[in-house]
Formats: sequence, C-alpha cells, structure tokens
Amino acid sequence: MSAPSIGQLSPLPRSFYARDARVVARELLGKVLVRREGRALLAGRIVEAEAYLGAIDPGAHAYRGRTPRNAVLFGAPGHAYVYFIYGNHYCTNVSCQPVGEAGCVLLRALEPVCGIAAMAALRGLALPANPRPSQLRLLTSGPGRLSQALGISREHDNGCNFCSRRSGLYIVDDGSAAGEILATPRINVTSAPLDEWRFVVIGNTFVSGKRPH
DNA sequence: TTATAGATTGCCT
DNA sequence: GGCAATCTATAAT
Repeated sequence: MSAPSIGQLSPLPRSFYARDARVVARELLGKVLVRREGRALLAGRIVEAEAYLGAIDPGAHAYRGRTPRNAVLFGAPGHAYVYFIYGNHYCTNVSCQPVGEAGCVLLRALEPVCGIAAMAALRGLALPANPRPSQLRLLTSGPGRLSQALGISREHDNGCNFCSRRSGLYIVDDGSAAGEILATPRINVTSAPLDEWRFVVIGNTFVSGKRPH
C-alpha cells in the first residue's frame, strides 16, 4: 500500500470549516491547497493564514453587514471568498463558521508542492533550472502572489465549493504535520491591532514579509 | 458626486 | 525605505 499522490486525496469536509475561523486558520497550516487547471495540477502547503470574524471584528469585510462583495461569507462554510484589493491583486479566503456567521480564513502564503513551472508562468517570472529559495518565495509568499500563482480570480473562483474536487480548488490533508505555530497580529489590519489571529509556521521560508515573525 | 482608505506588490532611490 | 498602480467600498460634500 502506497501513499496516495496529492491529486488523489479528498477535499477536507464541510464540517472542518463549520467552526470558529481562528481554529480553522490554525488547523489549516500544514494542509495542502490544490488547484486543477485542465490537466495541470498546482499545489502548495499552507504556511501562513489569518482569521476574520463577522460582526465583532472591525478588521473583517463582513463587519458592516452583507454587501454584494462579501455575500459568500454569509452562506455555507467551505466556499471561496475572492476579492480584488488595491486595484491590483486578488486575495483568496475560505468561508468558515455555520451558515449566517460570516467568518473566513485568508490564505497568506504557500510552500510550493506541485506545478512550480506553471506557477512561475502564471506569475510572469522566469525561474532558472535550480532556483534559489529567495526566488521560489516570489511565487507564493503573500496573499496576492499565491492567488496569481494558482490562477485564482474573483470572476472565475468567488463562491466556488472548497469541499468538491470538481470545483478545481480545494484543500487536502496529506498527513504531514505543520510544525511549530506562532500567533501574531494580522498584517495591515489597523482597526484591530491587538487580535493575534495570524498564524505562521515558525521558521518556514515561505511565510510572507522580510522578517516573517 | 467626489474623496479617501484599503486583508498588496514591485520598482525606484 | 518610499511610493505608484488602480479597483472597490464607504464616508463626506
């Protein structure tokens, strides 16, 4: 009996996401985000994530109630919330908590696992045959970068079902442990600077920022 | 109707 | 380290 490859593993079930976003964010570290584009398989291990809640979290898009942009957050958990930020970038979230509670987890950094050449193409980067770690970081170290590296857009992916393999975008558990986890304040969330709802894998090269922790 | 800030990134000095 | 790019949501006229 051999270990199944990434592409054969089943998506995490909806019950995984139907919990407090802070718990989900922490537990998503070490899991693998999978993207299918036709025959191509792109995948990366989640090494940084942030939790956003609803009515009690001034840093969250859902804080002021439902709008066309954030409607996905008020539906069933386990769906993609993709938004366009600063006129330049997409950010990828997974909705959490039971129906009616608007929590989500922002995916902020991945360690590439599968499809590195395709990711580089989507990012518009020319990687050498043996890229240095500092060059690989440019693929998926940051929420806008990882979204671009996996070809994720609001037009195509907002609202898609993270619990279905057929959606082409989902998360699996390949059995490996995340390692030691650190909680910190969220990046660029000035309205709630004291909440330590950003979770990172300590020492992982792909955590975003110059000094990751 | 206009102004401004924002869950970012890349290029410039 | 500074700042431009440039879309969206919300606040201010």
